[in-house]
Amino acid sequence: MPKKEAATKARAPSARSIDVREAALTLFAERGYHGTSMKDIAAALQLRAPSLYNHVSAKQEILRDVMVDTMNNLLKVVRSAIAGTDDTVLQLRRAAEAHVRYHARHKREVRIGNYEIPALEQPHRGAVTKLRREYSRMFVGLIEKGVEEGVFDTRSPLLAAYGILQMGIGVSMWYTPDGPLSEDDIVFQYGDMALRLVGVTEAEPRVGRRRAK
Amino acid sequence: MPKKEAATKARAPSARSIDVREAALTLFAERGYHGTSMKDIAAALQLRAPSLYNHVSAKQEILRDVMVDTMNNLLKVVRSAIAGTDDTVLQLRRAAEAHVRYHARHKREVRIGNYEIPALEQPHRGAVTKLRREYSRMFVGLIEKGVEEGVFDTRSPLLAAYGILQMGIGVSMWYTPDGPLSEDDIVFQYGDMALRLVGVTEAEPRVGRRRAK
DNA sequence: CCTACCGATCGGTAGG
DNA sequence: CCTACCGATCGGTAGG
Repeated sequence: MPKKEAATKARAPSARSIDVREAALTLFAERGYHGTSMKDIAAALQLRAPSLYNHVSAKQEILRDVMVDTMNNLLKVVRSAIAGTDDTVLQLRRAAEAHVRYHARHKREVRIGNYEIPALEQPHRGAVTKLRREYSRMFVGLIEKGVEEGVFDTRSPLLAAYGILQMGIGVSMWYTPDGPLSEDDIVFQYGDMALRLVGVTEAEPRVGRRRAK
Repeated sequence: MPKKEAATKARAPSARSIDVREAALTLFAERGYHGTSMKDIAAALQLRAPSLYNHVSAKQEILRDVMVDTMNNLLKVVRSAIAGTDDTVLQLRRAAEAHVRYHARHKREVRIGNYEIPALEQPHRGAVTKLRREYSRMFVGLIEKGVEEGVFDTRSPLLAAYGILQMGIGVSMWYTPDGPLSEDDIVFQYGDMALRLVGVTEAEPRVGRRRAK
């Protein structure tokens, strides 16, 4: 046990602990939380199940950390995307792009985040659900703003927001880096589709260099 | 055991068997297949777990039947929607409407269908996966046809199809009959959004009476 | 439809 | 990091 770091209360991501969480991430995403046993996780690391408890305190703790961290990260990247401009059309494009890019890059995490809510015990399930509401509210609010400004046209900002979010979630189900479509292709085209959903009629000037990594 | 019906090989949906499957449907949708025990299903019917085996042969069999039937039903309703007209724009609208309506009406079934693929054992998992590919191919093919005809405009029929399908799946996650939006509202607006995704610029004449039940 | 029971597996602990 | 082991629960069967 390294003495260097202050004992930040079970907050030493001890490299080996990261391995365990990494293996769990893959298995939870593939087979589901209840479909994965601690023995499965251990086997992936060529260990016996009891050894895992040197690095994590419980199976449920792994799930909780993944879900809470993932929602916080999503909120962060989308908030920062929106903060980057004050043009509402561009804000929605960038928010949608950030959303879908995160779902392409962190497939396992978001799959768990979307599928395993019932497997997350209280009180954390409530906390995560609250973060999720906050997240979708950002998109709804953005679209409502665009409608008020007259740059968006949609009967229901709520349905449009849900549509945009759900499309992005779908990417986590089929995207693979070796597929025919690159991450940037997908991200950009989903940005287009998001704008189409709210009635932005293309032909908008391609503002900024949005090809970035 | 009723003697009336020919022994159609485990095909007597004996009323009580329907109850069991109904209870399982609700629980699998809420907690997931692995998160639901036979004891849970029995308790919902005020029975003991072993009694269930008079009506179903195994837990896995319930899952298999739900998933196979659901995919076949989806294929059927969308095929029939497409067969109803030969105008490609209208075909896509009606296919999208049928898709989303099914997802609103059969929330539990489609949630299981989308979430529990890994819990379905072979060979049925392969069969269901094949049906799913067939299903999405219908949408992709429809959009490709529209692009060739010049009535749709999209860079990637595949992404557009995935977007449309995924939006509809999302409905099964939040729709409730007592919500502010009626099933018909949602269905019609998703039809609009589907057409927007493929670049149909509104203002299309409202062909046929699409308010039907 | 039940009770009684099966072997297997679960998450987790003890103790080194 | 391991072996040995815990009580609880799993899906399912026997037998009535």
